[in-house]
Amino acid sequence: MNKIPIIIVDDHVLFSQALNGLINKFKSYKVVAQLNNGQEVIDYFNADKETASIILMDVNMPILNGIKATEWLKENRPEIKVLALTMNDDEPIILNMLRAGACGYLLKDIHPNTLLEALNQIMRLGVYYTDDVAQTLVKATSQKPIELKDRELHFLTLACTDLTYKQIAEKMFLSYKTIDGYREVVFDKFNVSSRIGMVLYALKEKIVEL
Amino acid sequence: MNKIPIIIVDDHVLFSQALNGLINKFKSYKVVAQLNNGQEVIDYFNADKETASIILMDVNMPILNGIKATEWLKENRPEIKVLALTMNDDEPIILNMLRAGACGYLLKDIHPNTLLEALNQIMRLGVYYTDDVAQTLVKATSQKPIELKDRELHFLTLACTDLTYKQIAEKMFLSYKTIDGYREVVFDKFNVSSRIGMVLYALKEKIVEL
DNA sequence: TATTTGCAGGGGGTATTTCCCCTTTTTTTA
DNA sequence: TAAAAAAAGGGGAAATACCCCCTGCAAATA
Repeated sequence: MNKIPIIIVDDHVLFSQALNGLINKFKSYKVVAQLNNGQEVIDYFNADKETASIILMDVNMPILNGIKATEWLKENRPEIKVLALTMNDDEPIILNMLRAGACGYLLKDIHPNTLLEALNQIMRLGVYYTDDVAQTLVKATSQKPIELKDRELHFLTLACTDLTYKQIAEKMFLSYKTIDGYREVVFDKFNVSSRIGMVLYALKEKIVEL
Repeated sequence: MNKIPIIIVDDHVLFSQALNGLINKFKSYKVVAQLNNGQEVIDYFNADKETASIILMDVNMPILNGIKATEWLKENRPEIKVLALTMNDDEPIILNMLRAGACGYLLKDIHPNTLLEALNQIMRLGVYYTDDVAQTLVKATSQKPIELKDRELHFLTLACTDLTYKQIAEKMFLSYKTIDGYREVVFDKFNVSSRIGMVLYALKEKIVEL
């Protein structure tokens, strides 16, 4: 019986090794590679090395994060199932990961048995959702996703700073009035009515990092 | 040769098991208990079970976090060395953990060898500081810690909200002018000159949670 | 080709924030 | 117990933020 190949992508060596040991104890699975960040995933597949059926993907990684790496995989290796693994159960992060193409989402505080279950279910059904994630999905799909244009995002990033709008205008080489326009648009999209509200929303939804 | 006893406190079963396996491979150390949160630490010692020389303590845990558990240990079992373990290298968290009495601070993305080194150094010198942590300490001690009074903290918490100052005044049953006074004081303490700056500072320093 | 859509910018007004100056009362502390 | 500091409140003004309605232009699209 040939084992199902798995790749682990995580920058935490200790955790990564633990996973490795655990999975290799499972009868039907084996780890074929252990990578440290998203960039290594791209390099790995560009070098045409042994592929895998499932990739266990951390979300927070240096150089290239799990979301970008998953997007790349959807483009270039759509047959590979990506199972997201993360410490925090932040709604926006779960959503971003699922939007990027992950077929499931596991918190790192799971029990070993749960991992095996998840792997089996992915091989059987193609997806694995815990109740938590399912709930998040329902909540999120009921409300339309907020899309920001490049300029708006740039403005928002600068607005999450102690610069005044006038100074932001100068930084972006735009008139104050144009910035005022962006402000209005973002206010509308976020459904807020103050700069503080806008900034807090952006931080909560992880649109801008602190 | 009798091995040095270690207790692991972490709510992440997978990680905890990995640590356990790793440490038991070290010649001079053995894991005597594996606990899931701070409350279990207190219960464990209250039940008078086998003690340890070193406790590897996660910071973020449910029920009772690593900071509170470390404070309890300093009070009740001051002879035990606590080595903090965490995912994030947030300065304020490192500081809080060291203030609580941890004798060292390790990021979870360390290499196994680093862990052994840390354990050895703690047994030899009583402390283990990486360069990162040492730098943080220097930075933190060189700048006076910012102390907020109860009312100021309450004001600040409400300021990290889309309420206007006038609405904050109403919520706190104070005049707008009094709030304006708090604003000025907090601005001074944080060395900022706008509400946005104040809020961002409070979030960065984890004075207020998002 | 006519129309919509997106982007940059403007006029003008109100509300809020920021920053000075100040008084009174209570609480701390020397 | 007298002096100092902290807490609460205020006047007034300038800067900034917020809001609505409007123009011109270019690219996309119908």
